[in-house]
Amino acid sequence: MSEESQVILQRKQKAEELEREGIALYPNDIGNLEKAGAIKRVYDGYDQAALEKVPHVFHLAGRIMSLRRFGKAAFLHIEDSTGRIQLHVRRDQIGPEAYRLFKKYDIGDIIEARGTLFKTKTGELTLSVNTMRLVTKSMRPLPEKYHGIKDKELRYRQRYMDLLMNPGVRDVFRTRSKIIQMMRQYFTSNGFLEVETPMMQPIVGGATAKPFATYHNALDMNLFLRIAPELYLKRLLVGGFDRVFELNRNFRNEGISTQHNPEFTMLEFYEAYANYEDLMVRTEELFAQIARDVKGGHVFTYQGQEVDLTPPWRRMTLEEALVEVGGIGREELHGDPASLMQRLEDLGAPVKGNEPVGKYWTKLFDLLVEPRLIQPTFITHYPVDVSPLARKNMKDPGVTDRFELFITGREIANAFSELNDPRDQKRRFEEQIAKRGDDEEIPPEMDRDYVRALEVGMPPAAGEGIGIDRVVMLFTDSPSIRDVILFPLLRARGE
RNA sequence: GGGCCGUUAACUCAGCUGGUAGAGUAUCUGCCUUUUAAGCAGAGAGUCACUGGUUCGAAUCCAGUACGGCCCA
Repeated sequence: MSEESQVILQRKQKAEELEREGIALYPNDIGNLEKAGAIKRVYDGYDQAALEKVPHVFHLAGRIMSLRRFGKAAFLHIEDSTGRIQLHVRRDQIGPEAYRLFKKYDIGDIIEARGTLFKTKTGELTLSVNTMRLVTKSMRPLPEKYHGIKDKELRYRQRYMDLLMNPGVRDVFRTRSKIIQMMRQYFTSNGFLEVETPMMQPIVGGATAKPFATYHNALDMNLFLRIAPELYLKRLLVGGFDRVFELNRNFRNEGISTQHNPEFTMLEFYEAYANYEDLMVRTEELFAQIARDVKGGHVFTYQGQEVDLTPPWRRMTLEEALVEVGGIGREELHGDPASLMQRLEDLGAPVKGNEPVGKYWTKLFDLLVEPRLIQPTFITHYPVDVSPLARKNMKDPGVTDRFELFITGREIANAFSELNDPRDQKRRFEEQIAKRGDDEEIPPEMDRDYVRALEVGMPPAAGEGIGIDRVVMLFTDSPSIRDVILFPLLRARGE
């Protein structure tokens, strides 16, 4: 008849019993605490005799993660943000009244304890408790202590449980934070200015993807959540900032997979008077540094595969990759597009006839080459018709000065020397608009102000976007993007 | 959007060809002052995801729906 389980009801009753006795269930006057991790670091090496000479009374707080009661005594482990430590509670030491209250404590409660250190028979550093107090009463039981919480849906929907129960999950997010910090450090120390540009944009631009639409009441204005910050960042180059970067969320209204979350984190950086080859060097430097700090070296494994990030990395043109890795003949690539269309059809990825040949190349690349690029590889010389914001190559105007970076069979970064000729840019926008697919709900629109900015004059520059979630996956050996995003998007669940 | 798989106690999972629900952990009671997946004895705990169908009888078979996972687009 109740929606709540017996266990939860029992816990709420216990809490009320404690409250009736005048015990605060949620006090907040704890004071300075020592941390389990630090205590263990210092005293783990001490033997019993040495610990007896330490007169200090330690003050700790943490969540009860395990509890073994023995009538008039008990062992429990509490966990704080730095680790677990064992507590020994004895009735003859804390007194019968305190012990009676202690019997109402449950696994999951947060408690405060003071006491001295000793070593158990098995050699575990343990706090012998003098006094203890309830700090936060837990009304819900923790999941099974040995298996933790395995159900992926529960793990993502109740991430707090996942973080609490599953070893390693907190480390993934600590590593994520560290990687982001290192990236900020790398760019700021190289003279890049961190900026914030609009996430709500009146015109969709900077990438090809479906946007989320929203609306501003007071201005009676349609807005889109950005799919990329690119066009705003390049306006800043026009404005005189030579080196800028932005590290923040993008939003794409598309499918969800182990590689895609509708909101994801992207680093974009732009550097005036540099070209895409300079950015390859930066990218190698940055990743090698992260690998050293996070992995202890350039060589490590991702999902069982060995990855070696020692610079310099392999470079291939898109054409070379299609020929050498994809096994497509050079003549076929440059011959009748019908043959490439047929190949795509055979691969189960049919294309519409109105698409440019460059699109066939990149689609074939995605299917035949990308999954095989395990070691870091820069693919360069992308066709102009799939690179609307990139500068044309001076020698071969059919391709752009652009690269994409692949590691473990996945696209990690995309970069190019920026197109800064306003006439060329305007033409490319016009072509994009003319060639738009009829199925697109939000038709591309000319960003006239961006063209105007280029007319003012943008210095020659190069820019790059790095998918942070995928970088974190790589360095934390995570198979799914949901493992590196704290609260991945899931369907709403009726309760 | 398509294919395959999953959903059983708070958690981790059994439950075969249809016969009316099980274990471990957690919880409760008793014993227990060096345990650590503590131990021993006992107890309680379920809308078998949901809706419909087949059947004398459905956790089990069928269909649909919801949510999730993996793969593909």
